[in-house]
Amino acid sequence: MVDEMSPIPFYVQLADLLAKQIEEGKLKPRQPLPSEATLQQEYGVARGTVRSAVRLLRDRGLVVTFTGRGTFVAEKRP
Amino acid sequence: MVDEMSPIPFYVQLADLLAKQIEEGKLKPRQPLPSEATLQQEYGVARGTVRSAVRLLRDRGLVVTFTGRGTFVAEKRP
DNA sequence: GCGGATTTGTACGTATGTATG
DNA sequence: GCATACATACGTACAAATCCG
Repeated sequence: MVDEMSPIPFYVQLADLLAKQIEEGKLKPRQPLPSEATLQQEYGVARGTVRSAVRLLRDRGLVVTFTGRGTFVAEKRP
Repeated sequence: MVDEMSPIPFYVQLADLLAKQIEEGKLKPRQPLPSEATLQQEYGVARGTVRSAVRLLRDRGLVVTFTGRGTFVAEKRP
C-alpha cells in the first residue's frame, strides 16, 4: 500500500514501488505489469492515480504500453 | 496564450478567447471545444483554470457540457 | 466473423491542499 | 479574508483496441 502520511504523492510512491520491482528483477523485460484495475485494488488507489504512476515509468523508459494489451517492462537498452 | 501581465484573470481571458472563436464562427454550433487537457496545454494554464473559463461560457449559455463526452458549442437560441 | 470480456485511452465531475497577492 | 492558480486524488462514463470462445 501507499503511505497516507507521506508528503510524497501516491502516484510517485507507486511509481517508485514498481520501478524497484523492475530493478530488482521481480518484473522482467517483456513481462506484463498487473493491469490498471489490479494495481488499483492491490494498492488501494484510484485508477487515475495508477495511470499517473505508469505514465512516470513510461516517461522514464522503464515500461511500454499498448492499448488493449497492457503495459510491459521495457527491453534493456544497449 | 494568456497574458501574464494583464490584470484580467487567466480564466476570464481564456473564456473571452473562446467566446470570440464561437462568435466568429471558428467554432460552430454542435461542434466540440478542445478538451480541457488540450486547452490546458495550448494556453499553458492549469486544468482548474480551464474549467473556470468553460464554466463562464456555460453560464453565458454559449456551450453545453456532457460528462465523459465533452463541451460543445450551443445551438443558436431562436 | 461475432459477441463478450479485458485493458488502455479519453473526458468530465468533485473535493481537498498549497501557495500567492 | 478572499480570489486566483496549480497539483493531487477520488469518482463516473464512454470509446478504442485487443483477445478469446
